[in-house]
Amino acid sequence: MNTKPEDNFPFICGLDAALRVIGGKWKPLVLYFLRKGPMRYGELQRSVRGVSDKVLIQQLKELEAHGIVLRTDHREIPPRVDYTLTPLGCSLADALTSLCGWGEKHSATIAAALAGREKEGVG
Amino acid sequence: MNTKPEDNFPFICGLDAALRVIGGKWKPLVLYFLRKGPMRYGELQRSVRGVSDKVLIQQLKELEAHGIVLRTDHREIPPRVDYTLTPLGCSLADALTSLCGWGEKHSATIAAALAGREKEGVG
DNA sequence: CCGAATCCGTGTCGATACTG
DNA sequence: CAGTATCGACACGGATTCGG
Repeated sequence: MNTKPEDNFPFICGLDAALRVIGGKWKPLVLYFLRKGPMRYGELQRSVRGVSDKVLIQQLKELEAHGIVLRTDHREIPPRVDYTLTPLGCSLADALTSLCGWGEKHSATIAAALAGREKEGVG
Repeated sequence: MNTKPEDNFPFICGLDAALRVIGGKWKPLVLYFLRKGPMRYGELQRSVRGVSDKVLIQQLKELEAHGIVLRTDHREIPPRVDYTLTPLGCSLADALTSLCGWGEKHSATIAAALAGREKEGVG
């Protein structure tokens, strides 16, 4: 078994390592919304529009197992579960902000490209 | 209706928009390696270890259709194809650097978490 | 919040056109 | 036969939909 950090680096690069954590289809969005503060499960599902409850829970569990989010079950009726970013998850969400800014800045271009790239002179 | 940004924003947020472009499993890695300069297809496939030729070509085509990379077929024998980042792709690759840095910084923690999180005192 | 059926993205293998 | 870039059929795993 490998115990040394050098041996525990089966990644191509830092980006590859990060992708192992946010590799899920919706994980980056979860990080993004959780960045503003703790959220209940339902709140999260409504925010990340398009995700199914099954997958959201699944990816939430993975993020929890990877030490990115913290799940708090208040054991109440009706069920009340909060999800919060750990310090590690917070730093990860912070690393996503530049990507978020890029998406905002080029949203029109991206939308045009996704639509079929018929014309790019939208500005 | 001249395609105002508000109309061309079918995204939840900027991060959502960015994910439409780098949504593929290997696209971020492609951006990362292409960031250093033009690369031939074979070079790219050897760099992004783990990706199959079929999927790499597929995602390369999508990136090209989205205006992120530029495909240059030299029409030579043997086949010679170069892939380069467009200015847009270059800015996208730049937005990924913070994520890359995060992965490098926490690579040991990530590796431990992926291994099952048995212990985190690897340092 | 979990399970079964289904669809889509991805991985594996094989095939193609042409040169050395 | 070996190498380069690309595509096709098939199978697996992840993601969505529906049902409990």
